[in-house]
Amino acid sequence: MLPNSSTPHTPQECNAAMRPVRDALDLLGGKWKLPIIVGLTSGPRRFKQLQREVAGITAKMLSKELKELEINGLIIRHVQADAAPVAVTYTLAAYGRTLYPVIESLRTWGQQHRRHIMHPETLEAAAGEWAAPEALSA
Amino acid sequence: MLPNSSTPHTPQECNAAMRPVRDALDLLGGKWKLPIIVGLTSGPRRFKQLQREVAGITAKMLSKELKELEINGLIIRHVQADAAPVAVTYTLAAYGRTLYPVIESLRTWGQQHRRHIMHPETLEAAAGEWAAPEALSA
DNA sequence: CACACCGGTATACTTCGGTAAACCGCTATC
DNA sequence: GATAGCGGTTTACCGAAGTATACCGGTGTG
Repeated sequence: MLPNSSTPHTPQECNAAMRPVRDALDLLGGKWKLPIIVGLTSGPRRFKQLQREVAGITAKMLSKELKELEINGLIIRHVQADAAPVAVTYTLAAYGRTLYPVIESLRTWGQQHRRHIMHPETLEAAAGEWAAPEALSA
Repeated sequence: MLPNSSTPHTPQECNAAMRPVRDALDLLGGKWKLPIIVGLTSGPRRFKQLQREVAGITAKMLSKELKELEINGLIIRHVQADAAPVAVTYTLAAYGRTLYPVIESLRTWGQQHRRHIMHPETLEAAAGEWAAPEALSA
């Protein structure tokens, strides 16, 4: 349940409650952030390796997204300058793994939504739950 | 924990696992979807009423977002054609309320992320968790 | 020598999300 | 008669997000 869902909200209160949600969405939003994170769940990856794994991402996007993820502490960039062709590896940080419950939550809902779209008969039981519209404070 | 996080992934498997996540993100992404849903948690609202409450949204965006939310069964649009100036009310569907855990999950992580940004000292303990990069399959 | 892999960057382009402002018919109010 | 509210639509525009393609210096492979 959402906190205070039964108490009156001011727009200000609503926005304050929304801010962390928007923070999270800004970090995770876009087409590629989550696929990259998931790609790193099974261990460190190198740039091209990751690009092959994420399937469809361009080098430019991968580079940009990795920078942002690193800035936010979700992944770690490790450079081996000694090796012959300088090797770069990206690792999911422990902090990045704190996202698992969030991803899991999104995934569960998304799966159930697919089922819901396929079988819309369960769409009933959604009307008449609130006071009749006439009772609205105009 | 993410399912199969220890078993090898093919890119195809990864994409299949990501699809529901992207579905959810497509529905919830953007600047306004969540604020609108939250605005409807405390009861039905009329168009202008909602526009005032969401704070900053233009009529066009509100109209567009409401359409999408309705198509996805998250909200219900109710028209009273009989009333003098045709009254329209939007109600959060029962299905829309199934999003609460997801929102809550995002909110919790977002809050903790704010704290994490403020006090980055906890950033340690993130390196050296995987095999040394040399162990990578090139 | 030519070629491919590495880790990206540069440039140019298109598409999308969102903004700003005007406008519509209708009604109620002063 | 003017003004304001309702529930939007229309048009025009902007910047961010994302795509496509070429290119860079380095190395190792045939």
